[in-house]
Amino acid sequence: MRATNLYAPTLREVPAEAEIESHKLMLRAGMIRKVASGMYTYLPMSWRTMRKIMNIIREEMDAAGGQELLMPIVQPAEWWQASGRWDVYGAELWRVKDRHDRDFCLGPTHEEAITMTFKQDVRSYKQLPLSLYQIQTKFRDERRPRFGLMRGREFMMKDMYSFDRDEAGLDKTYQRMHEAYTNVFKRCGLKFRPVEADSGAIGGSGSHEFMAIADTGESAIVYCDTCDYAASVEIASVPAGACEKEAFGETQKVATPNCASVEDVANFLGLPTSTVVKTMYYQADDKTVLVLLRGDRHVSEVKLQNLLGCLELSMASDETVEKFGGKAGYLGPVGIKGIEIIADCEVPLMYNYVTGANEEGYHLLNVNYQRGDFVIDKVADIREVTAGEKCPHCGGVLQGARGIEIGQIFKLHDKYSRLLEANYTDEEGVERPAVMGCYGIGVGRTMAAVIEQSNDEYGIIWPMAVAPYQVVVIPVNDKDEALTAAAKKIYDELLRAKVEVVIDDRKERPGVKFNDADLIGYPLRIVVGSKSLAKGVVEVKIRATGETMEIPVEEITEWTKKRIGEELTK
RNA sequence: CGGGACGUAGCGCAGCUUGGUAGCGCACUUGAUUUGGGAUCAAGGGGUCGCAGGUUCGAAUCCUGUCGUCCCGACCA
Repeated sequence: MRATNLYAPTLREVPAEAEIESHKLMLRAGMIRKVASGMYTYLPMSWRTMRKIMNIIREEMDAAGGQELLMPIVQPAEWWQASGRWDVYGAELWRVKDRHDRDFCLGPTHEEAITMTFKQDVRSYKQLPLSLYQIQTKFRDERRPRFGLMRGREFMMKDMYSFDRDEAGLDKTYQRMHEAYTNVFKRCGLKFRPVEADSGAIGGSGSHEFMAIADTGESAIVYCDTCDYAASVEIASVPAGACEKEAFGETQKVATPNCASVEDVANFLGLPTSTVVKTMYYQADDKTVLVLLRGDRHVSEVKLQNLLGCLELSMASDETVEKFGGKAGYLGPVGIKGIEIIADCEVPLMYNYVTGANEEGYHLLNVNYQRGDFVIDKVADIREVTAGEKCPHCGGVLQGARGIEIGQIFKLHDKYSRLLEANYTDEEGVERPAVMGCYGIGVGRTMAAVIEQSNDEYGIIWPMAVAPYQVVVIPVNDKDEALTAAAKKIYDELLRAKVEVVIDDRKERPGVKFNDADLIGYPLRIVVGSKSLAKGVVEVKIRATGETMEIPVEEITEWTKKRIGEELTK
C-alpha cells in the first residue's frame, strides 16, 4: 500500500473527547472516528487489526470444535418474552418496532436466538455435543458509553454457544474454551488473567472473565501471588477471621455532631474504622433490607443481589430509611424492627463496636450482637475483598489489580434450553434439555486493550500478529531519484514476498514520516537514506525495542520475512 | 439515572464578565526554497458561533427551552 493512497488520517492534536491512551491513539492514528456516543466507524487501519483478531479467534474456535454461523442482529420480542428477559434486561435492550408496530430488539447477545436455532433441528443425543459461534455487531444501549471502543453501544463480539447432553459434557467444553481463550489472548500479545466472576444477567453459574491487566481497566480484581487464584473483587470470597475475644463493655450513647460518615465518626472518636459497624438500607425490588458491614469494608452489590435474588438493587431513599426508624447518617441496628436484617459474616464475630443511634448527632459505643443488643436475620458473605487479605485457596497474600474485561465464559446449564424447550432425546428415549454454555470475546475491546498495554509517548506499539501492516518503508528524500527507486524496489520485493507493507511515498519531510510511523505503530520500519544507500545498506528500526540495525539492500527482503516469522511464532 | 462541565472552521482553542456583525495555532490549496525526527516565506479557501424562542436599534456574548458530547458516581457480558 502506498501512503499516498492509504486512508489513515493522522491527527497532531488529540480530540478533546478522548480520555484514555487507547482512545486517544486510535483517534490520532486515524483508526476510528465517532459517529454518535458509543458508536464508531472503523477506518481501514483499525479494521485490518480487527480482522486479524477475528481470524485468530476463528482459528482457535474452530480448533476447539466450534462452527461459525451468522444470526440476525434484529430479534423478535417473542423470543425475549419467552426467556423472560424482555422485562429483565431493562433499558439496555435496544428495542425497535417495524412498520406494523411489532416489537423487536437489536441483539445484545444471542442465547435466545441460538437456542431457537438449535431446537429447530437437533433431536437426538447423537447430534451432541455442538458448539456454534458467530462474530457480529452487538447493541447495548449503555447508560454511559465511554473510553472509545472500550464501552460502546455498538460493538463487535464473538459469541459461542455450546450444547452438551449433561453437566460432565459441559465441564469438558467449558475447559476446552478456557484453553482456547488463553490461546487467543496470548496470540494477541496481551498480558491477561482469567478470574472467577459473577454470571450476571445472563444467568447460570460458573463463570470466568478474562482480564487484560491495565490501570485504566474498569474492573477491580484480586489475585494470589503464590497460587493461581484470581477473582473479581465483587465475587472473591475470603472466610471471616475470628476476632480476639473481649469482655462486653457497657453500651453508651455519645454525641457525635456532624459525623455522618464512618470515617467522620472514627476520626471523631479516635478509633479505627474497623471498629465501626455501618448500617445501610437497600431497596431490593419492592422490599427494603437492612445491611450491616464492618466499617472499613465495601458492600459487594453483586453478592447482595445474588443473595436476595432481586432484579433491581439500590440504596434506599432517606424517607424509606426513616419509615423503619433510621436516621440517615446515624443509622444503627439497635431497636430496629419490621425489616430483614442481613449482616456480613464478620459482624457477628466482632466485639464492642460503634453503630449509629438512629438519632441525629448520636452514636452508640460498645454494641454487641453476641450479647443480644440487636437481631440479625441472616448472616452471609456480602462484602468486597481487598488487596492484602489472605488467599482463600493457599493462604498467600492477595494482590490488587485493575483489568479490562476482554472475554467471559459462562456455564448456562439448562436455563435457556428449559425455558425455550430445546430438548434432545437420549438413548433411553427420554427428552432432556440440552446443557448449555456461552463464551464471549469483545473484539474491539481486545484491540483497545492491546493498545492500552502497548504504547509509548510516540504512539502505538503493535505486536506483529495484530499490526494493521507489518512494515513501513520510508524513502527519506522524495527528490533523490536513485533513493526513491531503491525504496520502491524494496517495497515491490516485500509485496512479492507477501509482506504486509506500506511505502511512505508522500511528499513530506522525513520527520513527519517518522512521527506517523511511530504513531501508527508499524512493528518494523525500513529507512532508505542516501548515506546508507551509498554503503549498500538500509536502516531497520524495531518499533517495540527501538533498536536499529543496518541490513544490506540485497538481503532486506529475506531478513524481513525471517524477522516477521520469528515475531509471529513468539 | 444523580453530580459536574462543555458545544465558536477538519482538530486544538481565544472572544462571552462589560452586546456593535468572528479570531489564533495546526491542518487544507497554490508557488518558491527546503529534505534523517512534526521546515520557511508569500498568496489563498473555509465558520447560519449546536438548535429554537425571547430581550434589544443590534446577540457568539444576556434570558428561557431544547438537543448533543465528555467526565465522576451508580449500573453493566
